[in-house]
Amino acid sequence: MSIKQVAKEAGVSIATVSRYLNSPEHVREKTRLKVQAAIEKTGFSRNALARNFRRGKTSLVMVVLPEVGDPFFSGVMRGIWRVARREGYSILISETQFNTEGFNEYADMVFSKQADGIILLASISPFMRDGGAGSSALERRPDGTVPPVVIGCETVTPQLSHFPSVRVDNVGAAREASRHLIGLGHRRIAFISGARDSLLTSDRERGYRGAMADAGLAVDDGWVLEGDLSIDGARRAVRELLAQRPRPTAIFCATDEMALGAMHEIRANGLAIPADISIVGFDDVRYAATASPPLTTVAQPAEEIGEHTMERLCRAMLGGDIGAEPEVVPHRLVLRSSTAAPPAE
Amino acid sequence: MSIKQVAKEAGVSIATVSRYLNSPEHVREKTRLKVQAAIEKTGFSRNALARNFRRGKTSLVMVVLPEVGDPFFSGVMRGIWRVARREGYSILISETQFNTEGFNEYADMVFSKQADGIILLASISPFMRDGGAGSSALERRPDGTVPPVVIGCETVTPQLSHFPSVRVDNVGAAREASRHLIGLGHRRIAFISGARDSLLTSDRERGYRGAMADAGLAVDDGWVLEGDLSIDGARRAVRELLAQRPRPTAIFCATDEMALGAMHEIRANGLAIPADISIVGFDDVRYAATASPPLTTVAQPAEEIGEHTMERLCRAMLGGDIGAEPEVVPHRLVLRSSTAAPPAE
DNA sequence: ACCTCAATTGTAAACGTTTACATAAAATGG
DNA sequence: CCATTTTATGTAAACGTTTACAATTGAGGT
Repeated sequence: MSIKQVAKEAGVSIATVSRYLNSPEHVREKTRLKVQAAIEKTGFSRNALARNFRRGKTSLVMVVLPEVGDPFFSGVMRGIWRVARREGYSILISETQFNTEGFNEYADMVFSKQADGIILLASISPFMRDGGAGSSALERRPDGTVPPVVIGCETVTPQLSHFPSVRVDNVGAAREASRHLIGLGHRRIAFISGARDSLLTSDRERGYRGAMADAGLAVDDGWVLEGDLSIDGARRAVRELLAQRPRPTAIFCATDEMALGAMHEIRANGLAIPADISIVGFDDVRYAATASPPLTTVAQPAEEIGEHTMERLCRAMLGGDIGAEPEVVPHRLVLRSSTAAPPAE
Repeated sequence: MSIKQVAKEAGVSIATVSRYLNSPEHVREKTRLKVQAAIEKTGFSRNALARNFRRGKTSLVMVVLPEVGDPFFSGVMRGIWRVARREGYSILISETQFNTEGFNEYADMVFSKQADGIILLASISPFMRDGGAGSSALERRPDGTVPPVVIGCETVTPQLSHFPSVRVDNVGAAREASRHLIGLGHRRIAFISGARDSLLTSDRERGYRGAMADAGLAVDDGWVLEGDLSIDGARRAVRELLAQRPRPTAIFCATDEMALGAMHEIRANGLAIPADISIVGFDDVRYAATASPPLTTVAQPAEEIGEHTMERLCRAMLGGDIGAEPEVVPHRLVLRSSTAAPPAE
């Protein structure tokens, strides 16, 4: 079962077996065959636990995401995945279930060698429930080391800005999407954001507000609602919006997930999309195209984001300095049929 | 950084520090405080690599699923997750991307101690690309041991029937769904299955054929198509179905994902659901309810499946014999508005 | 045949824990 | 206060690798 038995079986030393496994070119043809035979005979498989222990690496990367089922993150995962495979890493995942606390818990995973690096796809606060400011794992380390962490497609909270990120220009994209609605003639445009502390959507909200300001349109207090990043949250928000008089003629949702929920609620109230209300989403998940009507949204290159994030993390794990600048990847406004001119008043 | 330094700092032996970490109740209050102080002073965090190595466990469970973004599996994952957390396991995930080969690769992960156990949520063949029959990891082990594996919500291929599973009664549920359509008056009912070798959908196809036979209805060869488990696959299948004369009046899709694709394609061809064609799905993913019209489907208790699967795996990893019987959990036919009587001829 | 140098193999230490066993200290009972 | 039991701590081995270094072997040149 162990290298030792293989060595005995093959009549060589354990070092030779180890070399056979790690650098076969350094062992003579004849010995190689002996070892190979011994391995097959004993049914040996190299104990990864011992190996990783000895080498001091786990070959594991932790990916923290809000929810496994999210179709957008699924694309990002695929990108991460591809690079991880190529570079010999396996993926550990952790769902936050939209709980934003716990960065330290994750940082500790690399200090305690449960993972070599971390990719944060979720909003995570650097402070733990119990600890106050200053208890961040970043500052707590006596040696001042920082774990290899890359933040994918997520706005960076100030305390986490030591870390690099890979994302689209959320502000610009949201501004563009909002401008599209304004260009169609909408004046009363609502915005459904994520949870109160979701960093992801705050930039998008900024873009929305920017576009409104640019067009000289005031944003009514009741137009910006929290949708909780969920279908149900969006439906609740829409119910509030529909009760308003005059009612908004368009809704910009910070994620497609919420846009899908919003569309459902609007239909449930007997209104038509886009005749009565226009909807714009963000992410271009695969269900956006099959929705009825197909959803106008901002496409993010999910797989590319994943790939770049993982590539950057790999460099960090190798010990290289990868800086802390965000890498901005291109977005694209995808016009479909959920948007049209507002109804005549 | 290591237990050794903590021991020195605290003026105790390394064994005491270890005991402090693993069974604090076995160290005296006074020493406990000393050790605690030393740990805080040195910023020690226990090296999981060494720990796991010594204990011979990884505390990792590999979950193999076709695709991370699938909303149904996401529910299952949540259940797995919950139990894993409670039992102290982390989750490694592996996407098969619908590649059904490679069971051995996964089985090897537990033999090589990269994971303590495996949950298969995807169709996986026990034979590798290169090896022929008999090269299965199950038979290759000289000691005849079998890795702890549980198959969640997946029909078992004969070679994998050594392993337990947790799932709904796919045959019965599909039969019920088909009967619902027949009861509405449909006679020409098509079925969109998964990939050719997808075990997941073959039981559902069996149920569909059973219901048709029960009702004395013949199944036309052209009515059973492969949908590839994807939106696009389903759309292709629907295109074929719509070209038929007479055209089927109802389509039973083996998964909601495909049902969503089917609905989109039907609408794209100017037909109405359910007025022209009724649709039934399977899984009750969260997008089924928000679809337009809301989708009639078979609900599976996804989280429960995940929980039971993980619980069973835990027992297996503890060395207990958990048998190989499938555990059947209840399903529920959810009637929504994508089904109605067929159009008058 | 001898020397040199390179290629190959062996020896043994190390990685950071856990844990059986031995020892020391405290608690208990008379 | 001693004998005995219980509890707490220390010592050292072990887990299965990798790897620096030493030792051996083989080849090539003279």
